[in-house]
Amino acid sequence: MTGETDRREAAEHLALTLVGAGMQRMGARALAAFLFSEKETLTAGDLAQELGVSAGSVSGAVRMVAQMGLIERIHVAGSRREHFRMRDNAWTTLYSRQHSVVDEVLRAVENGVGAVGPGRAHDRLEYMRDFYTFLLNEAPMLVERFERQRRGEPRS
Amino acid sequence: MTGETDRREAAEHLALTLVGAGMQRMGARALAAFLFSEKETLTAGDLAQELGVSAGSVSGAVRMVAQMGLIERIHVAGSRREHFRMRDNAWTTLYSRQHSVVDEVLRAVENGVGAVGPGRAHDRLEYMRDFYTFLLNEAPMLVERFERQRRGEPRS
DNA sequence: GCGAATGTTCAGAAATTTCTGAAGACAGGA
DNA sequence: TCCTGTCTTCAGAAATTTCTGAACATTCGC
Repeated sequence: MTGETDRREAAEHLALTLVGAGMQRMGARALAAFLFSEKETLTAGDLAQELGVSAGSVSGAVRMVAQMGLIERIHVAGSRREHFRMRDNAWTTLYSRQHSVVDEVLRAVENGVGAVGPGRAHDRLEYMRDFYTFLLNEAPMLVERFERQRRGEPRS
Repeated sequence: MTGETDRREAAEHLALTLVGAGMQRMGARALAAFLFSEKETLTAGDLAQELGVSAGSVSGAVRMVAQMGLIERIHVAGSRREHFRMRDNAWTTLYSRQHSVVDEVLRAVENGVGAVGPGRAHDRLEYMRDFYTFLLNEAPMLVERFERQRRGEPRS
C-alpha cells in the first residue's frame, strides 16, 4: 500500500489544486515534487526527470518557486550541479512581508486610497487597506505561536 | 485633483495586481469596480458599461466573485435587474473555512499525508498540514481582534 | 586557458484561458 | 397567457500562457 503510484498521484493532485489556487502550473508541479520527495535536495536534472519536462521548463519553474521563497539554491562545492531544497520556514515566509503577494496588493490599495476623494469608495478602500496591513503585521506573531505550540504542548 | 481618470487608473492597477496574485482577469476587474464605485450596489448592466465588456463576461465574472464570498446578490422587489454589492465582511470571510481556497489545498495535503509512508516527505507534508490547519483555526480570532481594534482603541 | 557538464534564454509551437455574441431561459407586468 | 427586459449558457474566435528545443552562457576541474 501507499506505493509509488499513489505518491505520484497525490503529488499531481496537490499541484493541480495549487494551480486552482492561482499558482502557475510548472511551479506548482515543481513544488509538489519537493514536498513529496524522500531526498533532502533535488537538482534540476532530478526535477526534469521526475516531472518529465525539458530543462528550460525546470529553469523557469525553479526560478519562480525560489522567488516565492519556498525553495533555495544550494551550491555544493565540488559539484557542477546546483541543488535546491525547500526552505525550513517555507510556509511561514510565505506570510511575511518580503515575499508576499499580499504586499503588492496592499500597495495597489494604498494607491487607490490616494486616488479617490471622500465617499464610499474611499471608505471601502481604507477598510481593505487596514485589514491587510493588520494581517501583515500579525503574521510574524502568528507564526511564532504556531512554532511554539508545535514543539511545546501538543494539546491546546 | 483625484479626478475620474485617476480613479479608473487606480482601479485597473489594482485589478492587474490581483491578476498577478492569481485571480482571474474579469473577476478582478469586477471586484475593483465594486471597490471603487461610489454606489452602494451595482447591476450587471452597470458593470458591463463600467468595464466595457459584454453581458456574458459580466455574468461569468460576477458568479466567480460571488462564489468567493466577496459580493452578494440582492433581489430588489419590483425590479427585474439583479443588484450586487460587496459583502460587509468580504475580506474576513475570505479567510474563513467555507469560501477558502486554502481549505482545498489543505485537503490535498491531507490526502498526500495518507499516500506516503514514513520518511522526509511524510514529515514535510505533516508540517504543512499542521501549519495550514493552525491558520484556518486562528483566522476567526484574528478577524475578531481586527474588528475590535478598529472600533475600540485606535492605537496599540 | 580549455573542455565538458550544467544552467539559462528565447523564438515559436501548442495548449489553455478568456471574451464575445447570439440563442435560450426566466421573471414580472399587462 | 404573451410580451419585454434581463440574465445565463455556450460554441467559437482571440488573446494569453506555457512548454519545448536549440543556441548560448557559465562554471568547475584540469
